[in-house]
Amino acid sequence: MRRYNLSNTDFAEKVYREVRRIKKGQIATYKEIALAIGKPMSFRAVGNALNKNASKTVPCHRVVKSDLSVGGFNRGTKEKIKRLSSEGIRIKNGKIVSR
DNA sequence: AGGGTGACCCGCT
DNA sequence: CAGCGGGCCACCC
Repeated sequence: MRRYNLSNTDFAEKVYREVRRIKKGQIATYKEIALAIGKPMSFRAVGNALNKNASKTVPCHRVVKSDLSVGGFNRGTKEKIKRLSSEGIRIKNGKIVSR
């Protein structure tokens, strides 16, 4: 399957804008982002935007699932966990222990 | 215009 | 408590 650039779309822009707001050591869920951009039911597409783009100007590693499990990551789940750990976020068995 | 994909979510079994 | 199924959305061919 091919990856496409969604970074040019208005939707993705909104998503990135919100994700950039997340401060170091903090996390947000896909659903929260969707809600923040005014589309509570677009959590699916939110994950898409992050996956397709994976910009480094956006801390996509701070975005996790609603149940606080790590979720996916383009560069590998391990990397995601590493980064989160580096920011002081504790992860237990693939799940976020504390915000 | 229709079908297929994906870093998801929720409820029911 | 874990697993399955159905339902959302945006985007590409």
